[in-house]
Amino acid sequence: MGRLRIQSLFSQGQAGQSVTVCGWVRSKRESKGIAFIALSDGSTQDTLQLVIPSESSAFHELPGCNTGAAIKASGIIRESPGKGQQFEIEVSTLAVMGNADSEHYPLQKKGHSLEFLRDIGHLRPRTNTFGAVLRVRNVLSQAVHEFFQSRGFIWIHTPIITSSDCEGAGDLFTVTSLDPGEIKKGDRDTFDYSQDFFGKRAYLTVSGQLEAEFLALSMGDVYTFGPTFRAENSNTSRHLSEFWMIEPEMAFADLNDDTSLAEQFIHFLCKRTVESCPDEIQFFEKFYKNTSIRELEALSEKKFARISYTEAIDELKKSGRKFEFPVEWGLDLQSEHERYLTDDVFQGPVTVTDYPKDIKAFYMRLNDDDRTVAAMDVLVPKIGEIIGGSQREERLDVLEARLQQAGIPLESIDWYLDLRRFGSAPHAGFGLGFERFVQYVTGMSNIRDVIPCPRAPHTIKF
RNA sequence: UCCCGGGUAGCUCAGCUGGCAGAGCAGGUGGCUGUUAACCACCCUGUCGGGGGUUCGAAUCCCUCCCCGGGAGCCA
Repeated sequence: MGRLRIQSLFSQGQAGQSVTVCGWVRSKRESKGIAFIALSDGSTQDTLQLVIPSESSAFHELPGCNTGAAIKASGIIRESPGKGQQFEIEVSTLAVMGNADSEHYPLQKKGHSLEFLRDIGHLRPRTNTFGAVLRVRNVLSQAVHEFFQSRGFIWIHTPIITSSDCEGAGDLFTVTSLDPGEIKKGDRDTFDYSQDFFGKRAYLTVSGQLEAEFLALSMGDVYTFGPTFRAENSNTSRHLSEFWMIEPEMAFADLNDDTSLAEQFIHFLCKRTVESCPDEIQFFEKFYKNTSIRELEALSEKKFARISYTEAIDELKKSGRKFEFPVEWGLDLQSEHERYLTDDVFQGPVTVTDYPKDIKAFYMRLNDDDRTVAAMDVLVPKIGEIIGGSQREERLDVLEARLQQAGIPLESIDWYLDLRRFGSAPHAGFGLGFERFVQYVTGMSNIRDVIPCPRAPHTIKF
């Protein structure tokens, strides 16, 4: 159709140039002698102002140009005499491609609540909020690859359907080709899956980590970036049943290397956002006030505070604060504790390391004190845990002992132990919840608003 | 899953201790020569979430179910 994207028009267009643009009407303002249309095509935060003088034949098409209508307009780029935009189009021809009956089109030229927009998931990308979110999401996705590729990491694809259930990362979605009636309710754990498609019980992955480990122990530095599934009945503003996770895994690396990588990674992503999405961030700053360019710029450089779990407990104890949950060495940090550390003590991201072994997964490397493991969580204000990582246990005997303590049969994970039998090496990695990061950068308070089609309990319509 | 708070017009919400269902915005019509979520005037809009109960009478009180939001837990 030879259309020019609005983004290209604003970045490369010149006054006097004759162009054709297509998009969806955001608003229309008419008077007797002149009409204006704010047009959006998803390519940029700004709308394009179409100017239709009454003497133009295009003026007759205006009745069809309601909010939401898809239209095509041709005309000349002009320097705009009005405030609010550099360029506008003086329209000569206008065609309505798809009308949007204004009595029934749900999006109005006024603000809508995010809750309402969640009910019209198929139309909400047409709002400036979701357009901004999706463009930031795109830039961040690309930046993830840029970061790792520029450091020599190899992008690997770990399976979505897996048989490993021993990570203990909560409830899993079972994958089966059997008739639902064949596995009776309550029988799922004892059912004989040998007749099932894979001949074994299969799940949607909760993490690509175990597979990433064997790929790191052959390829060196690797990362995954793919969907992850959790069947937990979590109803919060920061949990999804289907989300995207980034999991780097490095051979010949320790916890220190891991925390440095995590910090550099977040720095890089913040920097890219500021560079590539200034308009979007400004928009969030103005309308939601939970983020700002200045904050992100600071985050792209600022060293993260780093404390051990033991120090964190001390910090919480001496705070004199009344917490709802007890603060005691050996108990996990609760949301309120994490929030105190990020919002009050450090006022920024904090990396907490070396947690008690009993509250962390079996694969985390046991420290010399024999009571903590080489784990690290990156906590950020408002959202909490955004990264969870560790140095992995590379010593066969220690790992076997940990598995036994956790009650995981060794033979169920024999291949994982093989990695410690043959050419074992220190290695470390972490997982970053992509949507949580998009939340963090955009300041969107609900995770369901940073993914086009959120999956959560009872939420799968779109 | 637990604890709170909600569900009233297309949207956001008011409707106090039971007594004729309202406002703003959106939409429609008309007006206006440059507007920026335009402005001005007029007009339209209802299964008060579903079911049951109390009552002469229920949006309002009680029971129950469903859904949504916030917080918590699980985690990324």
